[in-house]
Amino acid sequence: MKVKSRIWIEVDGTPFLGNGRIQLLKAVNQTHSMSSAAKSLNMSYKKAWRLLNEINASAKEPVLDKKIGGKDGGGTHLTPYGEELIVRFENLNSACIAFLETEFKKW
Amino acid sequence: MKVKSRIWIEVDGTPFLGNGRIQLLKAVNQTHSMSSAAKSLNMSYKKAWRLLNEINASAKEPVLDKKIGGKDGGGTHLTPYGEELIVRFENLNSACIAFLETEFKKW
DNA sequence: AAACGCTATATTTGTGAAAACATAACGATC
DNA sequence: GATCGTTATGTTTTCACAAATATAGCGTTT
Repeated sequence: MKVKSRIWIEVDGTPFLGNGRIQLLKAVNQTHSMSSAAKSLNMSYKKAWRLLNEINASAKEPVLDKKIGGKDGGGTHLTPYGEELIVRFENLNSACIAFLETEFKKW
Repeated sequence: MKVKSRIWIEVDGTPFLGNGRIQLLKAVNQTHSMSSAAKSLNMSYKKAWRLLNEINASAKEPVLDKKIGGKDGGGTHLTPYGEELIVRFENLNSACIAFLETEFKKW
């Protein structure tokens, strides 16, 4: 018997960050490309593009630094704010899991 | 910007209790009938039946007291253990929400 | 100006879970 | 033994959402 949880953050009632989106941001951070990030997660480029767009639209500061065209066709980097979001989310999630496991022992 | 969460409990890796199942148990507790409970939640009887069966299969003690046939065709009641599960789950969930909201202020 | 790899987006196609439908079984009551 | 409302399941149909497909646009480099 185990307690499980999932957390996410909403902005104006629409999804902003959840586990899947965080994984995607991390992949972008490693590959410096939306398309490569999608591929590394076995996700369609279209889905990754949609998710990243939604994140960017909800964020108060830019999360992504995109370049279209150019030497290698372009590429995408995370802004410092974007990297910060990853850390914050993962910390909050870890804290939640730890809390729940402690509480669950009282069952 | 708001943090949201969902918790559930698994037994041997399969879902045991989540928010939907708790709502269903509460409805059974009020209506004393699986079919009435399903109807009150706008859920098909078949789905309610499946969920309740899964709960019963995973639980270590009986959760439901079913009667087939008889005067009014039968009916279903929660055992004291079943009622206890509702309270425990809702307490855990409330505690989780409170914890997350406190933590989220540190963002 | 051609090429390249990326972002950008519309359109079509697949798919798996949920809902709808149908029917059987049960047993106290009358 | 006929009836009734419930539990118990199999079968079929729908449908929302994901995936696949297609294509355009971009700008630096050569």
